Amino acid sequence: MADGRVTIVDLARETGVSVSSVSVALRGDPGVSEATRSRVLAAAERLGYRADRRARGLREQRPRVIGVTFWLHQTFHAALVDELYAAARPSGYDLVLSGTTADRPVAEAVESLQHERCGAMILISPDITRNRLARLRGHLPTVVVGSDVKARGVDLVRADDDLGMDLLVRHLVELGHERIAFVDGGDAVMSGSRRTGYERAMAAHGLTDGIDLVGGYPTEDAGVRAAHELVARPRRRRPTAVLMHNDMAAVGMLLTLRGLGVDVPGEMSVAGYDDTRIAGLATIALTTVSQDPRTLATESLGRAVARIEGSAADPRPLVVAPRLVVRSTTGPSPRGR
Amino acid sequence: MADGRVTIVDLARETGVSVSSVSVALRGDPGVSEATRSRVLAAAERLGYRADRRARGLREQRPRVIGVTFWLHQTFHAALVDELYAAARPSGYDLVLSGTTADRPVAEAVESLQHERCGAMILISPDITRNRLARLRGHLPTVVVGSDVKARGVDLVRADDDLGMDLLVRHLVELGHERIAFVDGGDAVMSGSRRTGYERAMAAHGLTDGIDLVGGYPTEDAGVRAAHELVARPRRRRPTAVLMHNDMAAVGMLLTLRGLGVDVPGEMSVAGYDDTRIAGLATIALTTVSQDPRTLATESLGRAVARIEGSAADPRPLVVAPRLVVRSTTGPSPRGR
DNA sequence: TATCAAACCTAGAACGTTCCGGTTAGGGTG
DNA sequence: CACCCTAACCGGAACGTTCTAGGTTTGATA
Repeated sequence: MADGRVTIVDLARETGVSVSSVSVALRGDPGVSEATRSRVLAAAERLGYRADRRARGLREQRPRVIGVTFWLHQTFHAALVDELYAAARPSGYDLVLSGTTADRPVAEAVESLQHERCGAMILISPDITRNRLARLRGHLPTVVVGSDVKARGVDLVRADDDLGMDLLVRHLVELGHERIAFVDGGDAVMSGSRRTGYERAMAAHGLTDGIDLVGGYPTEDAGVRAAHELVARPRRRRPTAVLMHNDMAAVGMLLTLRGLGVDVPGEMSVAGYDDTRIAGLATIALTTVSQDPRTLATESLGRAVARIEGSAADPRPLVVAPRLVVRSTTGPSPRGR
Repeated sequence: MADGRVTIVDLARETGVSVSSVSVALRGDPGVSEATRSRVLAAAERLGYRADRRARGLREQRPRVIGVTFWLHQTFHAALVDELYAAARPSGYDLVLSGTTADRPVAEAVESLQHERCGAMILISPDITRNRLARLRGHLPTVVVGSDVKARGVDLVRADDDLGMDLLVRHLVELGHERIAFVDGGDAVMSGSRRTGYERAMAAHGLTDGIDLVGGYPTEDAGVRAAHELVARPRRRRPTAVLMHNDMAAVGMLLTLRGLGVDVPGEMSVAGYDDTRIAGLATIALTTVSQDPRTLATESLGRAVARIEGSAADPRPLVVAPRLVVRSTTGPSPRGR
């Protein structure tokens, strides 16, 4: 071919066999002799043939591609995508990624995937209204992972934020804390469920009076700000422990407290959420909650595949239990001593 | 349609015009009256039509898609992809992402993009041998960004590491430093060029004797380790400043030094590379070098587009000048006082 | 020798789109 | 009236694959 594209026709010409047989041989289907199959494979190798996925998808009845949207700058999303790739490999489906950024909203990412004609889509913590989600679901099987948006017919796979928050609060209560603040994620996607999870957990431990909600957002800056805010308070109104919406914000909080001379965890305990890589770093050693990205990924991929292959079951949300990861930013309450 | 897929044929039936006219109308080409165009567009809107990119790509002579490989867990790569999306928008080309992880090597990511039949690919700091790259280039126009792998016919867009390292060394020299160590990136992609950049810069400032190379790798841990190593040295063999392969490693170094009671920058200055988001964080405030991801992105996309549109010009590497970003982890040398 | 089945192979339609080469209708021009 | 022009539209081939329905061997069996 003049333009370098090698097609199945070239292989047919090369091996002196029909196009259909080449197709059969390449896919490993029965119906062709071992001799011709190996000749075809050899030719494919020699010419550097790559099947055209577009043509294949066009012809095949069932789609073999699953679309994934994720926020490019969220480390936890990257971890999930990583696990999704691993989960997709044995499933026979390909993944098509569509990233989300400040000026590329979920709607645009989704639109792009629709043009790709994937058979289903997995949205990672999408910032999307229930309405849009429902409309989307009308066109395509949709799995939302790590979010609490609910819409008819949409599969939902998420970690149990109530439980996660309860694990953290319980852990701190056992260490003698009573005034446990929470810096929330503002209008970020998981913000609401973590906030209510915090409130419920506090109530469940009889600490309704200790509830101390501080406004934030899901990045490091929020932690920096909130730290200054807490330290500026009179000592008796200062919490002895502070939970953060995610690890990024927790890192901001932790470093700022250290910088201001506040002993962590001696004077104040700090905990994050997500167990991202930085939390495990020796000098950070952040107590946090792991959302089990592997399970989240395999389950959401499984659901997407099931939908494509025709499961009509009414979707029930899957709630995955998170796991407390205790490191060294939490310790006994200074009050308790 | 039974399976919910809306095609151009449905629109033709709906509006009572031919398929070809619908196609023309949708693309906004001349050759159809305003009346029918608006009828077609209305029908498309009403039925929720999305053009099938696979079919379009199959038919069109020129590909409209550019593939991008990037390392999922590298924040700097995410920043580049972000800018690539922005650059692609006005160009009329679509981006297809293919992520790289610990068990999904560049080769696999590239293979996946080849099946997609994109017209060109942009590899972000790919961990790939010159041979494989050359072979790939034989099939597809290829742009490598942020790396120093050279191969015939491959466009190369990278930041000038020599200059970047020189900016850092000069900055430190002006602050009175003479013993400036460098913790390298091990076998990471940009490692080599930054290391030699460091050595050249030291030599250029007459500090050949101050060269102090410490083995590392491109993650936070490396910084933690190297910090312990440096602090364990006898005081007179300790550098007064240390450059790190990237920001992640620098953060590990910085936090560990602080944790060990070393005053930064009072006792030791620390600098990173990449100017990722965490470097700008108030409590980190890392001196670093910005690689100008916007320029890197627009230039590499431009090259990819030019190749697709037929430029046969012999590729000359584009070297983008980096910019020193001074924050507060660098200060006067303690020796100089 | 005719028949049958299995094994191997092939022709051609289809997928949803673009694009080339028409055809038609309507309106000037001479 | 014949002629041509243009705007608007249409039919059908093509892109690279899969898939269905069929065709041709081969060799064994009746």
